[in-house]
Amino acid sequence: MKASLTHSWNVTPAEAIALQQALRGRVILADRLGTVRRVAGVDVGFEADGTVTRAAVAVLAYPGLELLETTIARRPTEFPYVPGLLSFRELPAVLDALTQLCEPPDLLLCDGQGIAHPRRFGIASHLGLLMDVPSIGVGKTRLYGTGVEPAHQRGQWSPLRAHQEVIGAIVRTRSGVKPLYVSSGHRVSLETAIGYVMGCCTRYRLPETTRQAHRLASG
DNA sequence: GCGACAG
DNA sequence: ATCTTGTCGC
Repeated sequence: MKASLTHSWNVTPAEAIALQQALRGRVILADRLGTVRRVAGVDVGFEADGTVTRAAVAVLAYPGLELLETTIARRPTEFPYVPGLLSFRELPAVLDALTQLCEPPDLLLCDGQGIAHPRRFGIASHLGLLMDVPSIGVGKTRLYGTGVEPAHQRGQWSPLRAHQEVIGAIVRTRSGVKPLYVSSGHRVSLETAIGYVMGCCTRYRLPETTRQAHRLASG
């Protein structure tokens, strides 16, 4: 039987860090996914001067990328933005939006990092673990780790490292445009993650999943 | 002690 | 994240 992973969101920053340390060992970095037919993009926006968090999910068909389903959820914002603790601010609303889906997705693409995080437990890892769904972190900027710029051609990438370990990849999703920071969230290897991110990127820097979710979260 | 710091 | 017009480059 699968152990329950639910926990309280009513925590202090110090307690949040302790929770990340307690859960990080459960993250699976090997490929444990089936056929991917439904890819979900997740994004968050804020309303009413930041007092309300709005989460949006856009499910696209894979590999065709047709829009299949969308959900939106609103919750009072209860946790501040603290680098390294983003999931405690955004996931409560995201979970509400995800549970509204008619059918669970086969893969999640999150705004923000997976294991490319100081405690290897970014928002994508946290969400993938809680939902028990394969997940990938897709950040627009770097949070943790070092790496060189990949060649300027679409599809080129370079490793993102921390303490001699490869924790992610700096990926050129579009020629001549600023690269993205991709990392395993849960149940997806880095190589597989890069493949799905590229598979979701057509003519823009960001994956279509993220673009659709962003349109809903802040439109 | 001084920077860095997802969204 | 969010506040916001024009502007440089392909």
